Amino acid sequence: MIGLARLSAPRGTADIMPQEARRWQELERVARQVFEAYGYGEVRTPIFEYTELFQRGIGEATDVVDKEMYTFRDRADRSLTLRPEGTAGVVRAYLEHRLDGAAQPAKLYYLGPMFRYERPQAGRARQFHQLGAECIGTSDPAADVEMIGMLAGLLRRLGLDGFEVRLNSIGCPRCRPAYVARLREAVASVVEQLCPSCRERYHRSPLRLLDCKRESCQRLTAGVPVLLDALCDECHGHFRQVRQHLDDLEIEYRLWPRLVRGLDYYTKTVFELISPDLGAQDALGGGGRYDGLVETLGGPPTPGVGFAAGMERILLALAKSRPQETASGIDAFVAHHGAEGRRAAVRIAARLRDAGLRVEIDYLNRSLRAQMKQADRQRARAVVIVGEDEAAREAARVRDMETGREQEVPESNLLHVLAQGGN
RNA sequence: GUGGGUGUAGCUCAGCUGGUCAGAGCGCCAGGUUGUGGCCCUGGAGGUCGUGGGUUCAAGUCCCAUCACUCACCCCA
Repeated sequence: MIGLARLSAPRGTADIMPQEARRWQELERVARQVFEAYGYGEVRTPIFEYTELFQRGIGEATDVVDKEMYTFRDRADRSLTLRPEGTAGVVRAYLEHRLDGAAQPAKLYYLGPMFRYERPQAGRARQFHQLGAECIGTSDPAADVEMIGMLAGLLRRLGLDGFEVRLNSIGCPRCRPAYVARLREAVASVVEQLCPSCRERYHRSPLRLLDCKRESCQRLTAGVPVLLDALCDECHGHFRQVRQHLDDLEIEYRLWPRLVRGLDYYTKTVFELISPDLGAQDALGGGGRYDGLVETLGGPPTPGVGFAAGMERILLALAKSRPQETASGIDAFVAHHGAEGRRAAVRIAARLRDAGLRVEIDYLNRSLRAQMKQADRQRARAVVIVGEDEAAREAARVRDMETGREQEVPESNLLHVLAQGGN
C-alpha cells in the first residue's frame, strides 16, 4: 500500500462532486442543443489512440506532441497516447468510417476529457474537458463563420457575453513558406536579443515568434512584415469572405494579426474567444481551418474547419460573471417516529418517489426535531410526518415548510396534496 | 521544464522574536422543546500542526529535504 496514506486525486485532476456536476450537466445540455440546431451529430471516439495519430496530425514540432502527451505502451508493446485534443481522433474516425464517401460536409461534435502533461494553474489541468465540433468536407468561408457563430452563440446562451473574438488568417502551404522566409530574414539581426524560447521558435516554428507575450520580444519584432499582407490571392479572398459573413451575422471580432496557433494543422482562418474573467489562461475556445489534415492522416485531399472550447474555463467564467444560483430543494422530507411510523414512512417515501417527487427520509432514527432540522437544511417544500398515531390511521401530517401550516392527510391522498405544492 | 506564494479541526483562518499554542468562527452531532425547522442558549465529537530528517533542555514556531496546493512563465482549452 504505497502512497495511499495521502489519498488524493492525481496532480492536475479533480473530482466533480454532485453540486458542481449539476452545472456540468447544464452546460452539456445546452451545448448538445446548440450543436444539434446547427446540424451536428455527436461522435464518441476513444480516450486513447495510437501515438502516431497525434504525432502526424498535430505535428512533431508542437509543444503538445513534444512534451505534453501521456504516452504509454500496452501489453503488446503498442505505443498509445491519451488524447491531448479532439480533432485528430475525429478525423481518424471520419476516414475509418468512410464518411469521405458519404454526403459532404460531415458535421460532428464531441464532448469529453483530454489529457496534457503540464504544470496545473488557474484554468489549466492535466485532465480537462473540451467540447468541440468539426465540419469536414467544405472549404466554404461560411463554414468557418459557422464555427465562430456556433461557439459564440453557445456562450451567450449560457449567459456569458463579455468575451472577445480574435481573428486571423495564417495562410496556406502556398503562401506561408514565403512569408516565413521573410519573417526569418526580418528577425535575423535581433535573434540574439530575443528571449530563450523565442530563439528556439526562430528555428522550429517562426510563426510563433509573433505572439510571444514578452514586451521585449514584441518590441524587437514590431516592424516585422504582417502575415495578413502576405496572403496569396486565394487565402486573401477566403479571409475577405469570412469577414463579410461575420459582418452579416453581426458578430463582432477583432483582427489579431499576431494570432497563430500551437497546432501545426491550421491553415487560413484561425480564431480564439477570450474571456476577461479568467486570468492568464484566458481562451475559452479556439479553432480554425485545417485543409491539409485529412490528407496528412492518409485520406483524400479534404478541407475542414473546427473548434474546441474548454469546459472548465466556460464554467469558471460563468461562475465569475454570474451570481451563484441556489440549488433547488427537495419536494418532501418524510419524518417518522416509532416503529410503525417508520414502516409507514418507508412505504410513503417509496410511493412518492415512484410518482416522480424528490423525497428524502431519515435513516438515522433521529429525533423528530433533528429530522425537521434536516428537512429545513435540504430546503424541503414540505415535511410528511408519520408517528404511531398517524400510522394507525393510515394517514400523515403534512407540514408546509414555508407557511408552517399543517394538516392531517389520508395516505391515499398524500400524493395529491403534495403535488399541489402545499396545503 | 522554470520562478514566486502557501501548507494548523470538514471549511475559512489566529497562533508575535522557539517555552500551557493546540485555538476561534462557521459546519457537524446532541440537549434546552416526552412528536415539530429557521433565531437563541448549552454541551460534544473532530487535528500525525503536509511528510521525513536536523538544531535545541524545549520546534506549528528555526534549518534542510521532500510532497502537495496555488499563481505566473511556457503552451493552450
